[in-house]
Amino acid sequence: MAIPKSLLFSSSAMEPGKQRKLSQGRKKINIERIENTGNRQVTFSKRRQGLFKKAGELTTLCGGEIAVITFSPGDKAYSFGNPSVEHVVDRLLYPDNYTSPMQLKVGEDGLRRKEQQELDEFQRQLEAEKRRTKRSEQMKSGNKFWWEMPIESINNMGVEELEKMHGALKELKLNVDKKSEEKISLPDPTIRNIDDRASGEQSEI
Amino acid sequence: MAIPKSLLFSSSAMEPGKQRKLSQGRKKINIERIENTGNRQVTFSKRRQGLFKKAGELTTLCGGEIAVITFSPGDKAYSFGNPSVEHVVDRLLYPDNYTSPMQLKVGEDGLRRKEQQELDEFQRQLEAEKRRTKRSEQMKSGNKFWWEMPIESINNMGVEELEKMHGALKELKLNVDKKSEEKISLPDPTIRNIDDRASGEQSEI
DNA sequence: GACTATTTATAAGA
DNA sequence: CTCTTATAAATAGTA
Repeated sequence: MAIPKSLLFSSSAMEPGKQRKLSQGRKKINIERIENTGNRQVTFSKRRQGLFKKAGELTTLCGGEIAVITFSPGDKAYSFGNPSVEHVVDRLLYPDNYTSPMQLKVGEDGLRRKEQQELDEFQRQLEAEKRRTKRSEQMKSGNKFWWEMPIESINNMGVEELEKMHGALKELKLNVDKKSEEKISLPDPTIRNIDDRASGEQSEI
Repeated sequence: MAIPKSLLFSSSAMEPGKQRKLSQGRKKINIERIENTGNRQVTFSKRRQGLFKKAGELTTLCGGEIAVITFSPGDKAYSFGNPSVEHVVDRLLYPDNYTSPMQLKVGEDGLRRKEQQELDEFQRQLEAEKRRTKRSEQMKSGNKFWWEMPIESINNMGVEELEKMHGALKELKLNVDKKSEEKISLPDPTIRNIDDRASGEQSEI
């Protein structure tokens, strides 16, 4: 694999007097945590760039879609996506949206398809993840929006309030779908077309 | 960069009689779509493996977290994650869960922080994505669960039904959080700890 | 899956 | 960050 050192001295045939060997070149490193902080961050930057480049090459060469999401050692988010991170994550979360309707029928035995079960499993994990890391309760001071109200308070709402809530929900296009999962969209769900940029860096290291 | 060919004949010092140069070795390729289908799939496999390996090395060397999600030219999903795809996607979707509460205060001017706005933007895009690819309406035959009901029908529910819905919501721990976004969990949200496997291949090409 | 010549990525240093 | 250099690692084409 490595070229024997004895063969590499051809460079010594360069003009004499010039200092050669300005660096020792790349050294082999073991794949284990880099303890030096500066070095670790430099390596993260370089390798993240390389990784994103490879990800882009993969889709250019082969088609398909890809999303790479990473949090640096300094906890900053970086992402790369083709056609976009949103698209790929959406496809992972809601595969039915990207599956032929013909394939979606529930079997006569009432059992759901394997893919559906896998989706459920993924979402269960996301739920578990969220529950495990929840710090939601103690974080916010006052409720500013109706969707921040605890469920209990819905019970106390009058018909008029419920009407308003209904209207808001409708406006927000809330519609829990067949996948047992849905999100509540934002108050001003400005639709923005996903542009064709392939990568978005969200911050520095 | 390349070692001059003249230096590489050391291998010819091997046992004579053995045929050398069994292949011409790697050729340079342009980064453009590979038209040959078989070749394209082989390249996808090789490069996906390489990419996942690099992703793993990045976290091992530098710490941090990563998720790589890709759909092959044959539309099969592959993913790699450390500590897990779910964790990283969750963190992207709900950064507040991973942010120190101290940092979460809304400024006195009422403006939300940059990070919050970026989150909103990401979720808007996810929403747009979902709307754009919606095939939900025509896909399902009969509504089997209450959460599949159109919003309109909530208006027609009696108090008793609303009570039931409330209880169900509560049981499901539905609690729209301060990020203007939430999910409705599954009927049987079995909590499964995320194991320490770093990659999961979900299917073949 | 394996091989190997070659290209590409990158660790260290300036 | 950027640039260079020497070297390690990935991989295109092949059998």
